[in-house]
Amino acid sequence: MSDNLKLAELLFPDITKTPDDMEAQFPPRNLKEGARVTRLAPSPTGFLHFGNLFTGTVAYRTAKTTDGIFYVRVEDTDQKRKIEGAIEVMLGGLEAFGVKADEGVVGENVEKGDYGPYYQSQRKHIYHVFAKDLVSKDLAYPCFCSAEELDEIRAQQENEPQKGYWGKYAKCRTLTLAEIEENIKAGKPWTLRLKSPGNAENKCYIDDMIKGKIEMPENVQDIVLLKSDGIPTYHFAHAVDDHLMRTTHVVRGDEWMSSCPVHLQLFKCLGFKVPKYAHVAPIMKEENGGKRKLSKRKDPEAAVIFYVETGYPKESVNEYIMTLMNSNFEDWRKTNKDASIDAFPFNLKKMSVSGALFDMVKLNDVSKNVISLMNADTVYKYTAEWAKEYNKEFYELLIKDESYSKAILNIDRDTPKPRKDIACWSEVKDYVSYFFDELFENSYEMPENITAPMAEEILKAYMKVYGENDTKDEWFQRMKDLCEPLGYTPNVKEYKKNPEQFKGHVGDVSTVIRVAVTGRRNTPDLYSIMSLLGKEKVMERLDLALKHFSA
RNA sequence: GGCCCGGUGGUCAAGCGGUUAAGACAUCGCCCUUUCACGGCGGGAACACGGGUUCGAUUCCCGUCCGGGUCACCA
Repeated sequence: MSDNLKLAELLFPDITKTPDDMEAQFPPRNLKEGARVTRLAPSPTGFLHFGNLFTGTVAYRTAKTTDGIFYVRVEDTDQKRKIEGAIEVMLGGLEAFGVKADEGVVGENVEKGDYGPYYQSQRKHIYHVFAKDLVSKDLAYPCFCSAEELDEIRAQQENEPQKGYWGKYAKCRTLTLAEIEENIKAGKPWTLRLKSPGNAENKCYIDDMIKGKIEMPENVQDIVLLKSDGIPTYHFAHAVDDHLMRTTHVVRGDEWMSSCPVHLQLFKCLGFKVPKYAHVAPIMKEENGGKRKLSKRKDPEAAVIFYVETGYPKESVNEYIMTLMNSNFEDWRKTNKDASIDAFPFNLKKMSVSGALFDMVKLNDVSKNVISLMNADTVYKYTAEWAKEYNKEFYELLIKDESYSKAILNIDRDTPKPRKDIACWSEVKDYVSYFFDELFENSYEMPENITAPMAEEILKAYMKVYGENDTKDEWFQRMKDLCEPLGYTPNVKEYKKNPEQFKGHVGDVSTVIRVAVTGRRNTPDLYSIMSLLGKEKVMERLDLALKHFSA
């Protein structure tokens, strides 16, 4: 038996399976031509970053547009980071915005699919099969260096452009079998390192789906494959998992770009076919003129839960993400107003190479459009669902009289040019507040050109003529009829021509009524509002206003 | 510092050798209008800089500057 084989047995005595067994156990998938298999591989930190959602959406769309498979694999190889309940939080956030796994981890400790387990912490034996194989092929070796020794090496390398564990710095690379046996017998902890066959003089090439063709020096680092607890590092797990799970397209953040040479080499050493890569740029945030990544600590919008709590519809967030993913999405949307987002021909190659600034204003605009297209029933349903969770008091008010609430939400909605003033459900309360006595407040703030006596005069006159069963035309006619006797003109154009001849125009008259009834200067159609409120409430508010202005 | 990547209006971005340098958001003006919103029309506003290559560069090459990423027994 060669030394390599002996070493492999020494290091992994319990491993009897071979890479071929693994290949047989996880055969290539039987999918139609061109179907892409993608994945999202979050660490279970319990915090779902907007970037995760973004990258996840890219992976998800990539699979969906090709009738492929999208799966979730949990990268829980760092035991220090593990947090209870994290999976539920992350999966929940993903699903809330339409990223649903076909396969893999689909719930806390719930897995689906034939390529599992999908928790990396449960795949130790699989990694060890390949680790053993690498050792037997003289492509990996145990390293007994302690953290202190590693620090020492780093200290020596101050003027060395190529840092790290490589070449002459890789002390354990040249250990003899006897020395290794001795160390193991002495119970020294070890990591397994790659015996990198690379040469920094050589180039390696990556053809990234998003970034394009890139050239980098070959990897020379003897990177750690297995940590001293036997759990793989990201690099090793990535190679083994994505190969065995038959991932065709690795979609991940572009912070991984620089480790591509390592990954390419690893795939080669393991005899795996290299998958396609798509490195997506991070979403940025503006900060005093500069850009930085959306920060978990500083930016509330970095957390996906923020959108749930604020009440952005799933559709809005999806649409916004789409505009960031493929800039032709908005054009497509314009001509396909009612089409499902699934019908959009998403294209990885149209992704932006550099990170886009997160734009809340744009999100709001997108969301207003989305919501404006919903009917009142839908808006009601979503608002109620949101309020039930995040604003109980408002929820009670909203459901007290469902048809009343729906009627409110239907004002100016069921028209060819619907209003666009709701961007998220948490805004609805304020939008409808004056319809509920419990929320109604009035500070009677009039435009500057309307004095209290003027308001008083208009209110008095209006109260005499208000008709509760008027049609809209009749209602407005009354408003106009009020004008002339009081020195206003019903004709806005006329007023503009000779402003000095009038106290104001019909707009001013209706503003007085509007403020009295709603407490606001700007509202949707006043007639609709007053009809919904009903005579009793209207008169009550007019009366209150009159008292205010005559005081 | 080494290695990568990027730099088109305030933002997202098309264009990739010859364009009046699209479009969207934001902003401003006008029109519509009982307010606001919607809608319509219009305005301001950009190829980081310096060298090449070329008849011609936003587009290609080099350099500078500026941003970003990465150099762990983290992912």
